[in-house]
Amino acid sequence: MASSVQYHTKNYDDMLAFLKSMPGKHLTAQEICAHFSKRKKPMGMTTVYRQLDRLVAQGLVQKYNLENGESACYEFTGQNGSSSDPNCFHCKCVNCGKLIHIECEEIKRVEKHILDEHDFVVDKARTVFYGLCANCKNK
Amino acid sequence: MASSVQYHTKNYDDMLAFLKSMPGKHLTAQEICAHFSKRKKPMGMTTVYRQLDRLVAQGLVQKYNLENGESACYEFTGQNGSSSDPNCFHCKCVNCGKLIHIECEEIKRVEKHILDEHDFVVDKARTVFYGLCANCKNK
DNA sequence: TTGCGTGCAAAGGTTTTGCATGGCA
DNA sequence: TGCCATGCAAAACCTTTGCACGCAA
Repeated sequence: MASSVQYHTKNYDDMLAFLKSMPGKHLTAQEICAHFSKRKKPMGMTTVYRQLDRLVAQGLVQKYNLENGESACYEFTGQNGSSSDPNCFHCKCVNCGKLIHIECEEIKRVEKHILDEHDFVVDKARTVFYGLCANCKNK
Repeated sequence: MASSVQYHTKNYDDMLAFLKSMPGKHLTAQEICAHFSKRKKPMGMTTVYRQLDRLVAQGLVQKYNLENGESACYEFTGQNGSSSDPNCFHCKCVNCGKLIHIECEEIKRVEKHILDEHDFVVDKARTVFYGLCANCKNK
């Protein structure tokens, strides 16, 4: 399915380069579009979405669905998808929006537990813990 | 803020009773609206959303934001908010959309671990593990 | 030349808001 | 009687799709 040839375009390069230059940042389609609107030749919203879909399909970019009604966020995650950061989960502060990467044995064990006991394969790249960060919980 | 008096209405009672009668079920605003359209006097979409907002604010109902573009889901969780289901997390299959409740000690420990070691308070109600369910992972 | 990439406009869907009316207290 | 609740329509938003034109190979 979808075996059509993909052309190599300037938009593709620029999009990938931009996302790569913002490691750990979660960008909305709008923010990305705004960035490119400062270029000589802006990138249309439609193209932004289509490029992002492609990058997600290729495993180079991760899509996060945050609060409903808000727009989805995109982040460059690596050359080869999930294998680049095998034990990394994310925590997002619902108050300030801060995103924290966590990587430790405990998390690894939970993943194994959910698989063994609940028969469910967790996709770490898609999973985000929501809550309050150190700063915000003390308010 | 929002200190206005709340009236006690039939819609409020019916909505709460309906959600209570579906424990563990995740219902969209549309499904709820459809249910009440079979009543003598249907409940408008606007009212459904407003009642749900109220119930969420009161802590009786939990709102889940799943995939973007899909509608949010609502679930009755208890008289006193999160304390009724203290160790419950959710797993959503990204393939078939199935939502699984998991509740066990292991999860409880992770929550504590993230708090102790990473200084982050996890909001279980907002957090969803994405991955593949038993059926879909064997394809 | 072929067929994917692009952009505009329009459609699709969910959720919110404005406003006049109805119902609780 | 006062004020919140309701419902209809319309708006606001994010995202997708149709279609004609542009551009890579």
